[in-house]
Amino acid sequence: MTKATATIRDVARAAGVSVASASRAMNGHSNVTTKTRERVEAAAAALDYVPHLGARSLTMAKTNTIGVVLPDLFGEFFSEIIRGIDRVAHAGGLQLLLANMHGERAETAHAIRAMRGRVDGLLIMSPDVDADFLNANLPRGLPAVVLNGHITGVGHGSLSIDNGAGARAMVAHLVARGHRRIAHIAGPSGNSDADQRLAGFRAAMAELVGDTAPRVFAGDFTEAAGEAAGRAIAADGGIDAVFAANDVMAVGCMAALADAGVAVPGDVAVAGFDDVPIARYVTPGLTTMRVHIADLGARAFERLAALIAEPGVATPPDETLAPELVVRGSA
Amino acid sequence: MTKATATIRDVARAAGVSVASASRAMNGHSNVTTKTRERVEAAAAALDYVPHLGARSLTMAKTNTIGVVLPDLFGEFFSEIIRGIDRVAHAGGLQLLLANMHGERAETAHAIRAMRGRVDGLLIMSPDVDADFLNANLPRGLPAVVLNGHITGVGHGSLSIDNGAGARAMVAHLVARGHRRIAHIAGPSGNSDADQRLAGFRAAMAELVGDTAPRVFAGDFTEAAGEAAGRAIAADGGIDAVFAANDVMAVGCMAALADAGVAVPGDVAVAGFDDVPIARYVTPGLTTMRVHIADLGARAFERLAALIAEPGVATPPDETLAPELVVRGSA
DNA sequence: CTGTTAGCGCGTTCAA
DNA sequence: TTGAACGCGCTAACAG
Repeated sequence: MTKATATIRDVARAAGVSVASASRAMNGHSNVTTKTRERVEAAAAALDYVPHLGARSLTMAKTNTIGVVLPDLFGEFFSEIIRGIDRVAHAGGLQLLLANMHGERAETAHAIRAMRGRVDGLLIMSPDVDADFLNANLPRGLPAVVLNGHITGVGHGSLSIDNGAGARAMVAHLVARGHRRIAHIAGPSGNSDADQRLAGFRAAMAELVGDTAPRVFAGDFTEAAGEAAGRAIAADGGIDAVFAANDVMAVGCMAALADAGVAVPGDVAVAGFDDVPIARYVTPGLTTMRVHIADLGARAFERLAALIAEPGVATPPDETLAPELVVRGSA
Repeated sequence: MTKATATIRDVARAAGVSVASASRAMNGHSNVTTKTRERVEAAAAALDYVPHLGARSLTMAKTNTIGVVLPDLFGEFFSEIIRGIDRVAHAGGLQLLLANMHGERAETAHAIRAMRGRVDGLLIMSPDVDADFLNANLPRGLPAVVLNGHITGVGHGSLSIDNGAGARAMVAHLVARGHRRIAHIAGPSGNSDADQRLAGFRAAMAELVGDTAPRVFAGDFTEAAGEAAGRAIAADGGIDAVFAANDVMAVGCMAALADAGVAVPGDVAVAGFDDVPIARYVTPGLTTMRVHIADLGARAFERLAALIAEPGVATPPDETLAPELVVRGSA
């Protein structure tokens, strides 16, 4: 029979002091005799004592954990944003409780509620989340920061990528290179990044090229979608540049173009969005809009930490991160 | 002043029943009058009650959460393994508490101890972890499954990729294609996957080619490392095939080769390991050993769940997942 | 079927 | 400086 982990009471008993003294000694309070502290520490070491953080959280009404609710992201975007959040959280000694969503609205609501009592705040990225949804499902008083969404109210904040400006900058770049017959490969409808990039593309095409009905291929942010669009573009022949809503689709598109014997950027220029690490290693290097994904996560965490530290503060204005044009060989 | 979230006592009071009845009603116990249940549910809805899971965990001595300790992984390997774990955990209604390590041994120990009282079991992937380390730092009685490590003892299990067989299969493939002057780009020393792939490569080269001192480039699993090796290989001129310890380095290497005007696979064949999603979209498609990363995570979770459900069971033998050769255009 | 009591493991008043 | 008592929010055992 394996002996269960010792509790603070076992430590106190072994040290011959009260649990209160044991607690004080182990938490480094000053009002403890050196002798008492030593006895407690010796007892703790002997018993291999490990504090029960769940219990501690209950008494202190603080969990030192933040909940992260993300959609079912694929590939490097997911790992990069987690890395960014973790980098800052780790420095502050906070843990991350993760919830991956698979798109169901009710499921997201459930996940948010299920975090009550386990986290000090929430970082949420989900197309389902708007102000009403949050008010209906967020446990009262729990701070939350929404990524790529707009939210107001005390204890809430939001942060997003300036997708419109990014799309416009990319179209301007393609136009400057002499392209006019520019198509777009869209991301999944309903995803706010995807929708904003598409809208930005259309607006820029209308303004800079005078094309009010540019060609748009449906996509879902996966390589396969990019590949399908690439095949269609190769067959079409009338398009001289493609702007994909993310890098992953741009890469899939380039692969299909290469298969079809279409030269990039000679016959068709290809551009993406995000600047995932792989973008610079494909051949030719992918021209894209750089989003500092990890920084987005880190910055969101910082906003949340501020909300937790200073509850009841009024919502600061939305923060927007501007993406940056990175020109490589593909466009 | 924002009103804090209601507790079960508030619900009980509003419904005019005891907390015990409220608890029973909300948890769907059978011994409750329909009328009582309705009153409780109405009160809960009116007060917007959300249960405090931290408190519930304390009483039930069950957290419905598992801790995931991972090294500082980059790119798709990280997201894939989390996806695999989450897929199964989510189905079982479990949450994931994440800890990213940055390589310090003491830090890993701290992270493991910090999970006490917050999780029902641990999934650990770290080069620092061996049997002694785990015995010294794992809270007594906490089940744990180690990925890519070997562990024994009651309540522990391990799971790993058969890197040796994978490396051998790849060398055999390259040899069958007529290559003899084969180099390896190694992963970070100390990483068990990297070390095993390197050892497997050396053993296979000795056996199949009779080369007991094949060329090995140091690397760290990043694109940059692959790129550096690729430049060296282009300059060298005496190598006709490269086997990189992971796909990311293989892609970096291909980019450098292309820059230097070296044809792939004409002048130098390139192969990787992992089969990350991007592998099939680079040009030419990357020949690699497919590791079902998400399945590895999912399977590890299942092992852990079994350990949690049936504590005190003897350690089953290590499980090993065999990678599979995927031939594309690069080798 | 329901209410009362006890306790999960811990930090923290409040006296002594 | 120390210890006893209380409470965090919840569920389980035990009477009624």
